[in-house]
Amino acid sequence: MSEPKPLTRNQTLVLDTLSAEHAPLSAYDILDRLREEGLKAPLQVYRALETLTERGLAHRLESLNAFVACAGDDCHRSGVIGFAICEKCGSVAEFSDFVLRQRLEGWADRQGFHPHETTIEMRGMCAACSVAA
Amino acid sequence: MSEPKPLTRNQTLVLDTLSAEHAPLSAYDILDRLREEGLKAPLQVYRALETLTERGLAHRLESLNAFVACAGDDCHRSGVIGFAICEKCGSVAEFSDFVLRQRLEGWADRQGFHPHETTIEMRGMCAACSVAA
DNA sequence: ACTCTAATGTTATATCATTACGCTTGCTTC
DNA sequence: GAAGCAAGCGTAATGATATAACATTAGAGT
Repeated sequence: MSEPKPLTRNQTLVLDTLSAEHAPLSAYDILDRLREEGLKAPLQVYRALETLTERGLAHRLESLNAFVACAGDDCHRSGVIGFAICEKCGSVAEFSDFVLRQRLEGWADRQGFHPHETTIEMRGMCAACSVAA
Repeated sequence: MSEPKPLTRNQTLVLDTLSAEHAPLSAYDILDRLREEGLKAPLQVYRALETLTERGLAHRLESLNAFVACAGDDCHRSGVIGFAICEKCGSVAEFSDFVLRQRLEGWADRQGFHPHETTIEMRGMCAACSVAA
């Protein structure tokens, strides 16, 4: 274990943008917010996102084609993460459940399937929005 | 309960195309295969896919932005379906697990979250490809 | 200094999905 | 049967998401 590598300028800009938002952002949303910082092309954002997601500092929401900052400090440790995405307010809750993970791995083992990346996303209505409705 | 509504021509074409393939197809892949049948625009495919997925005859793989025909006859009955997608050969296995479902619903209940649509996708290497490697 | 790796900047392009609009078809309700 | 309605269809245009290709730069290690 050595020092964690510091983030580069673009990576920091992108992560800060995600952290400041309470909802998922698409790569293009992020780009728009960072034009005044000098970013010009989608690729600059996608590249930063790639690094951030690899390091567990951000997550990609497959069903939204969008990204969020990691909610906990230790996402890189927990193997499988689930997301509950509110379709009304856009809030995203992150969860990690051992039984869930075990169950998926159990199935995979029995099938001889070797999972590399797992996506669990529930879309629906969060508690606050359910009350409001 | 009345007779199940018959599929329209476009819906049938799209479903047949998906069924004939052993891997996920994007909407544009499908369109390409159906040009000689007279389909010309993406929307014709997307509209058919919308109906097919609503009726549980096809599934959308969020992490691939692609579609597959439903593997079982009863997908519309099982609430939550998981997919294991081989990144090497493209094969897709469908599974449905009661404990998994229970676990997700349990979490949702405790949070007051009302799930509407749930996505579970594992990407990795299938048994056959693992052996070959 | 040399080399290796990661990240960068830029342009162009590929891929995925929807909006808008008007027409046709098959009900069903009077 | 005419009026109204909902679902589906056809077409063109556009919007949104993502990557390819290529040249360059910055830093770490030797």
